[in-house]
Amino acid sequence: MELRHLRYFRMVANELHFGRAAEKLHIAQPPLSKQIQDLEAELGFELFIRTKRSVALTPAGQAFSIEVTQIFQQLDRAIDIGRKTSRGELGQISIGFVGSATYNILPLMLQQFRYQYPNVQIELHELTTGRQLIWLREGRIDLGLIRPPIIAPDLASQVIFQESLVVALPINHHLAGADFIELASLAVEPFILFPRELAPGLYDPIIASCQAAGFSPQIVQECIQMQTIVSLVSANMGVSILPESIQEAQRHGVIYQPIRVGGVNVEQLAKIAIVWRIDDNSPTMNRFLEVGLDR
Amino acid sequence: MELRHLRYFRMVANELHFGRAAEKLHIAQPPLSKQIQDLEAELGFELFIRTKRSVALTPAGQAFSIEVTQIFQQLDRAIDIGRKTSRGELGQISIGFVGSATYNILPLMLQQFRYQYPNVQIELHELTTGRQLIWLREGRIDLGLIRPPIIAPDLASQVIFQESLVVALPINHHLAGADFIELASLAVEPFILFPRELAPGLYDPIIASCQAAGFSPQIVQECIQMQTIVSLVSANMGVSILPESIQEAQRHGVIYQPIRVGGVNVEQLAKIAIVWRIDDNSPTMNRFLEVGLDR
DNA sequence: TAAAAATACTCCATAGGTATTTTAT
DNA sequence: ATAAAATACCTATGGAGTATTTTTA
Repeated sequence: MELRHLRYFRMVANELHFGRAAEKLHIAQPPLSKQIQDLEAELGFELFIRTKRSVALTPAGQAFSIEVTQIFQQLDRAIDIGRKTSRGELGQISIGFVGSATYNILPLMLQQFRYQYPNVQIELHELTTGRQLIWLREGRIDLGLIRPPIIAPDLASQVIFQESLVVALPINHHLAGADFIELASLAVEPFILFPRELAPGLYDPIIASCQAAGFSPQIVQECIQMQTIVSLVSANMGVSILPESIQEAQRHGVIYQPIRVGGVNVEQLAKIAIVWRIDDNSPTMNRFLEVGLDR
Repeated sequence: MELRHLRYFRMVANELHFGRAAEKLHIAQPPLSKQIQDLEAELGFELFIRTKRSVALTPAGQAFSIEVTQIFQQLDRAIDIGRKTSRGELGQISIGFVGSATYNILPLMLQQFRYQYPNVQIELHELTTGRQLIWLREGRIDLGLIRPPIIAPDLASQVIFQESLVVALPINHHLAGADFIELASLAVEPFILFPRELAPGLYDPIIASCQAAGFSPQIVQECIQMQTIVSLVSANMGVSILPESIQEAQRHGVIYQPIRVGGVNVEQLAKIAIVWRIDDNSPTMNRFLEVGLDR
């Protein structure tokens, strides 16, 4: 059996007239009769009652007709779903992100993508930069939002967001009232930072800035969560240096100040990059990249 | 597009290997490659990623594969429903019946039919013999259970049940204690009967029996429902002659007695026949006839 | 008698086969 | 070097056309 048989059957069932049906199908009447006969032979039951002067569906033909209609609907559906999926308009994408990305680009990116591709399922995983690279290679995520730099020949990446660092001070700190902080003035302060392995791409510029200001920061506490660092600062445990977007998460008892080294603003050191498998060209991933890189 | 394309696609999607898939399909590899290419060209999107050494489904191919599976399920379903319908195992049948048939064959027949063909929808209509013939011709019912005889060239019929007539007497009637009733002894009794047009095939034998016994019954009341006749008998309004199966509907205050005319039992005068359109050979109707006539 | 489906046959488009090439590992 | 898909080309099945017959209303 081929779809041809079903197409022909459907037309004859609609017209109840082999001649007219053949005409609408743009074929001659005899081959149409033949095909319907072949179909009936294969099915093992009669579809039509032909009385030379009139054609009628048998009860089995009627029942079959209803089901055949569904077959063609299902076929249309299959083609539609396939095409949408091929365009990236339908499917799923799994995205990893560093926690701090939730304060800056992640929400906007997701919003834009969902608006353009409402039928793509998004799966989100908060992961460190390092784990994202592992998950990417394992195929557990399709895209990562990480703290660059990374060096990996099998992965492609592009910086999509950069921001300045700020100093976080307790509100009663003696420098809290200034318009900016000369980094050297923090030389003797206790520092609260995140572990280097969590985001070396962010950690190293912070340390390098301190070195440029002539000191090595005295780290009294390491915290995995940036939120926790802010909490400890507000509790007077020390000061910290963080990406400026952390200010989005308002917190009493903490003041943020721009950083200067030798009178010059320290800018754009905190970066977020999007990473993906260089050989991955899945449609949803490409659509997300289009949205994600367009800024 | 033909089912062939979808069958081939499904096999390649399962095997992820053109050579093996071709082998299982009992065709050579090059035509298989060609057909898949044709399918992709018609669909307008790629189904497979071929890297010479390995074949993988694209996301669109995966989505399409799931939908194609459904198409074949729907096709199997269509064939199954068609075949069952052609055998009369699936479908619907509309049946007319005279009210008195509910006391004898109708319940058993329905039970037997439902047991053998549980997937056939049965529609029941209580109608007089006359209306059943009209409804049959109008196609509103497919089968009738009527009181014969009927003469109609477009309808076929067969008697499927016959029973004797009995006299219905009030319990305090002076003949109520007898083992049988000699019909002549009811010559002066008031009779309660149904209107002749309701079931002439039953009415006429009753009147003929009375004539044979030497009298014309004095009909004091006509009722459409047999139940009502029995009620009136119990209320001492008169006597009646009814099919013996009326005894199934137990009623206080009424006694039933066999009829004799000149010392001979009067038997098998109440008949029920099954009627159908002579040109109707719908499968469900034929299956019902097989069950209905098999007694 | 006429309308419409079936039959008989002919033809050619294309599904499928064979031989070979290409390509990635 | 080898496995596997693509390409090139050929064959032949069967889908579709034309002419005709059959059937019944």
